[in-house]
Amino acid sequence: MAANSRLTIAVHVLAWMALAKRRGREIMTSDEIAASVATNPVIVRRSLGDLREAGLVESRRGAGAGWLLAREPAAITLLDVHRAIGAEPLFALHATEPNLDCPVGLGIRPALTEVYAAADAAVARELAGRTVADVLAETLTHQERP
Amino acid sequence: MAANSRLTIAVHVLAWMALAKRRGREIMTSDEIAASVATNPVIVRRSLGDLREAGLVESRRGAGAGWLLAREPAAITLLDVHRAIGAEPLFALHATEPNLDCPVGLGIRPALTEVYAAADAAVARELAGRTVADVLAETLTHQERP
DNA sequence: GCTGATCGTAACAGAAACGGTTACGACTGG
DNA sequence: CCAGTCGTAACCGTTTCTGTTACGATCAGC
Repeated sequence: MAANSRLTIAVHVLAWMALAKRRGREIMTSDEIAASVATNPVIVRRSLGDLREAGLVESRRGAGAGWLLAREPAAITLLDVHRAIGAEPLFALHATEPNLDCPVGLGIRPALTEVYAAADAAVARELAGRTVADVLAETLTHQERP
Repeated sequence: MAANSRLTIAVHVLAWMALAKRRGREIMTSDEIAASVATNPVIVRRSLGDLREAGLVESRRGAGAGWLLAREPAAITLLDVHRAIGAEPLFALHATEPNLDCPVGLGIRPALTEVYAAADAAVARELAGRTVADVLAETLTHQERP
């Protein structure tokens, strides 16, 4: 499977908004944000739409519109972001139902469900320990051009 | 993104082989295994091929051929299986390179790489704590038909 | 009001991945 | 020799992902 980059995009967007806010630009348009991520503004708006539903950002419409953070960057964990963009399980069960006449086919799904839930929880704990502010700070320590 | 079911298939295959071995059937064909997983034998052979490269199973060719476990089920962790089938990172970085003229675009990839590595390691720790024998035992406790 | 900037969202497209299927040559115990 | 099985390539339909275009909805400021 190729993992998707939505968490990366969302965190990038939030980190950039956090830096801009610190520089006095509280409201940003999706075009401005897209310029940093180097993607299409619609991609950014889709991502921001998810973040807004989760209460992490707000949007303003009409003239002078744009997006702004709804919380301090230090109060947004990566787990908040992960959930906001619709976290999916790490591992999938069988694409088609296994043979229930076999004892393994019958019992393995509940057994694996437990294991996968534990793995999901481990990732959640890891993401819960970092905030957008942490990522921004770490980002600013890597400023050497390749 | 929808996660794939390869870990599920591989663990199912190994658990079934472990149970069959305990019942005296040490060598199994991909057809027999596929009947339990309820999928195509080629899917099973692809999975078993990965497991063989990792040294978890062996294959015999010719007449009376088939597959057998190369290690005791209690000596195969789910992390072994996860790595055998080609573990991929949980989260992807940007699909296209971000704007390196923006401080966030420049520094966020190394920052997120660290975070994602920590998340991968957390999953690895979780999977390392369970063996195929554990999963089989847990599977056999779930034998009520739905 | 009007206007222009921006959001919000649907529709679409190309690429890749996934599970599945068919086919067929390679191998080997009996 | 030969029947049974592995090993693997080729192909298919579906889904997902990223990206693009398009266009109506909204509204601050004039």
